[in-house]
Amino acid sequence: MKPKIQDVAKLAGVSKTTVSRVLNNRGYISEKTKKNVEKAMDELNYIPNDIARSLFNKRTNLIGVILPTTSNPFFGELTFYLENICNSLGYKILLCNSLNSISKEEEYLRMLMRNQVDGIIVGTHNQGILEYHKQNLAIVAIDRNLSESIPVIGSDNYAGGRIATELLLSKGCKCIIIINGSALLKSPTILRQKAYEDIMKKHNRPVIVYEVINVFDRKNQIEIARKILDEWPEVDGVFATNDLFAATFISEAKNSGKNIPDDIKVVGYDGTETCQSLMPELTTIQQPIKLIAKVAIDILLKEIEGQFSNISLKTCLPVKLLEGKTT
Amino acid sequence: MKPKIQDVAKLAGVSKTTVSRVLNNRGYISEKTKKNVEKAMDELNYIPNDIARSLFNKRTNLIGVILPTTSNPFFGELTFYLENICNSLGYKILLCNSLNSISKEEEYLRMLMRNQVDGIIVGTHNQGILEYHKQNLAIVAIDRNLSESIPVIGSDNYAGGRIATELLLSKGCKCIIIINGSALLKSPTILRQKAYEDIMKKHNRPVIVYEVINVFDRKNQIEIARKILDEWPEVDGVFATNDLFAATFISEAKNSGKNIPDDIKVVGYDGTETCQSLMPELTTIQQPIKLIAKVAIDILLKEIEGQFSNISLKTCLPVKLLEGKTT
DNA sequence: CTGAAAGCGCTTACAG
DNA sequence: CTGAAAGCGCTTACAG
Repeated sequence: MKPKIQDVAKLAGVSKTTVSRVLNNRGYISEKTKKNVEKAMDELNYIPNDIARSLFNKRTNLIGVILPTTSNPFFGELTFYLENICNSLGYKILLCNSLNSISKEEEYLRMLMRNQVDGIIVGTHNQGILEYHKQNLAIVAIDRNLSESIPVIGSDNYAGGRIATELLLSKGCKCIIIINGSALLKSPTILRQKAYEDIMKKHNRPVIVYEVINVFDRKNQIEIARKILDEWPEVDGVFATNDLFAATFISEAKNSGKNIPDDIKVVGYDGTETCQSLMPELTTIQQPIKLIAKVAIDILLKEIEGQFSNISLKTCLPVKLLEGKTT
Repeated sequence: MKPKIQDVAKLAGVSKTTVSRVLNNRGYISEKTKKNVEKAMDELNYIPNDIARSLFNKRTNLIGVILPTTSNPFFGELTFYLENICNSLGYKILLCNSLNSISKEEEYLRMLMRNQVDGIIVGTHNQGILEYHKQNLAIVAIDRNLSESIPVIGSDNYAGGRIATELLLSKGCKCIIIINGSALLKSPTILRQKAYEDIMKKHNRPVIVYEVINVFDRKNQIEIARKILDEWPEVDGVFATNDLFAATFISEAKNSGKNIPDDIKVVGYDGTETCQSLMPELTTIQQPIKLIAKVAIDILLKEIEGQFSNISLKTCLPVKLLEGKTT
């Protein structure tokens, strides 16, 4: 059996209270007693049971992270930073990949609540979450508008869309198409499209929008790419709202004999490390992933500490153009 | 305050015991009482506290996952499958990104033990883990040999290395170089290199090995790629033991005026979904990531259930050649 | 400086 | 079919 605090107490010849004090470094304790207790802990290989501590403290130091899938490089990198920063602050991550399924998201939420997480970071469209937030649960959203009262952290989607569109225009593109994720998942990323539309209208160019319904399904991405190439032989510019869409489009365009960037110029979005390794030639709008993670955690911790006053409900971080060889 | 079982009991006019029985669907209960209790739960919006349950049950349904980083597409996808399969079986994932740091790994291990995880899935070289395994903790390793007694799940590294090397030879390459991760991290993936060496020797070709020390550092990857191009102008084949190494090498080779595959043929390793999207042209050895996750969890659950007899200590799953345009 | 007691929110023998 | 009591492994007032 695992040793418990009682075993340590007995071996050290003190009470549980004293052992607990040594463990938590709280209250007055003589050096000698402390040494004795520590020796007993070592001898028994004692590991405190955080479940028991959590039950008493009503604090688990557990943070739930709900996002579509760590398979996607943007979320894979975001997860890494979230976990690493949390870890450095003494928090642990309970990971949930919802794949944007509403029923899964609700199930995950219930699971997180049962596990008494101190807070939740959401990167999905979880509507059910509202209910919990009203019950005082600390929540932040990454690039998703969930409600008026839930802080959103994201990068400047409108600026990103503007920069991408203007770049294509400045390179002389006449027929620029945007490939976006499903509009059903309404999120601030729609601003990328809004910017595209505004700029195009300003320049009296046609607005042409294609949507990938199953965002994480490569087949669907390929389908859309082919559809565009088929329906718009004159296309000479593509703004893809994530790098995977861009890559798939480029690949299909090349297959159909197009030259990138001579025939068609393409800009992606996200600019993950993975994409920089696998496709360094892609021109893209880079999001500050690490910074997004950092700010999200800062705000979440404020909420956890009960500082609801001092919280900004909207944080918009800067994006950066990475110009490669596809424009 | 959150409602607890006592509140539900009071509202339903029964004892805590009865509420608990409804919650766990255990023991005999009249339909009427059950309905009453369920109504009370609904009314109070009662959510059971799994921390308290875990304390009593000595079972948390928590599984610790320690791996280098979800930023890497292989581990990002592996994490997704691990989490998703665990979730479908009622287990939750506590995520740890160690970045291969030994001190972090030890810290994470202690954290997982304090949190009373039911088992651990390791994808790192955690030596300290041995100690815990001896103490009866359920553990499986993904492609890492940690000890005689810890089951290893992985894909057929030797076959992968053989297939890659033979492919390059069959395409007429004379000077084939392998780019591998640091040998310091000794793992079964060294078999990829062993296969390369065996085949090359069999064909009386020189064995040329380059190592990326900081596996996840793109700068280091670039450095090695340049070094190879500089030191071996006659290189006409490269076997990179992961796709990011392959991609970086290809990019540097192109920068220095080489044509892929005419001048140099390149085979990668892993074949993640992300890589198939971002770099579909890459020839690579694909690992069955989902299957690895599934088998790892199967075995871990057996250990958790105490079935140590029936467990295979070594599982070697098949790899698959994805032939693209870089060979 | 140290300890006995109560309690965190559950569950499970045991008794009825 | 239902409930009172004990206990999971901790922590913290409170008393000394």
